[in-house]
Amino acid sequence: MEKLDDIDEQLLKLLGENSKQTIKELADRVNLSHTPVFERVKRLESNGYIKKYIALIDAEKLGYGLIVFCNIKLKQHDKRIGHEFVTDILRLDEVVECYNISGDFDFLLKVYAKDMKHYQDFVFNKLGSVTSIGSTHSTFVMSENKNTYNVNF
Amino acid sequence: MEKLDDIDEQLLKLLGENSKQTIKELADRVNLSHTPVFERVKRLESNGYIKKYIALIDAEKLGYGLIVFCNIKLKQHDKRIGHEFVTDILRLDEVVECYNISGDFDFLLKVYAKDMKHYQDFVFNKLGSVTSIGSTHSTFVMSENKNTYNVNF
DNA sequence: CTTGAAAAATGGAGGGT
DNA sequence: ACCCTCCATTTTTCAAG
Repeated sequence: MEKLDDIDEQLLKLLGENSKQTIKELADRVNLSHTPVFERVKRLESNGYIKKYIALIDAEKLGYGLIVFCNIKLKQHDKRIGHEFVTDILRLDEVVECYNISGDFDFLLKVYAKDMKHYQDFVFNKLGSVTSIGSTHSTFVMSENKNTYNVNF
Repeated sequence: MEKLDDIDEQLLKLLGENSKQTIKELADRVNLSHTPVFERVKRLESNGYIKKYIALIDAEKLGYGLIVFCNIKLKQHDKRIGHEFVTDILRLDEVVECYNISGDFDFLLKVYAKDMKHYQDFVFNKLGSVTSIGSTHSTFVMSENKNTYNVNF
């Protein structure tokens, strides 16, 4: 896999900010004609630099006004329990992100809930029935000050 | 602002997963013709349910193999210091997300770094020159198990 | 809502420097 | 690897049922 040049990086940045720009618009921004830009974008897609294109949905408008980071400690630390935990977690709609982390806890979840009642129900009923969990610690988000959704390279 | 019906929600889910589907493809999936689907999508865009369309870039392929959650405690807790902190943080490319949180710490940052050396340099030189910071605590991501990028409603 | 159609814009492929 | 041209597809709008 060849390295990216400056133009490729510019295209990734532009598409990472707004993927609805046309090939022609991108071409104008990087001072090329549309053909090479088209080919470069296709190459960035097929080489996996661009993973996919998505719409960003406003969670608050859908009633999901609460973001919580939920730290999880497992009961035991063998591979089977860890795998079991991840499998169970992937099923939960409230969990939008899940990381295996260093430190006092084993996993960090980012959870979207409608309100505190919903979150309480999530912890007691959904996390409560994931048997691999030892303990949890919740950190509530009061405001989101930045989210770029992509690496800033 | 009128409420969304089931079709609107389906469209948001579909576009939140893959925004490259054509209006015709979306229409087939929700069992409608292209005209109402086109109008619904436009309405979801102009009403802000769809915030924007982006390409998801593979950070690892660009050399950013390290994700760190960095907890920050401010020196003082007045409004001016908080605002000063956020302003400084917004400038840092390594910071992809920033949240004002409850608990022992004041802010949680999600940071992308190329490697540990890069992260060390980020903490010492970049965070080190943000004078509003009192203390930091880093949690390193060992693996990302889930990331939906959008609320699962 | 559906079908159908049509104009304008874009995507995508060809040949040439 | 770039540019330009051309055709196919898609977007976007509209009319009629």
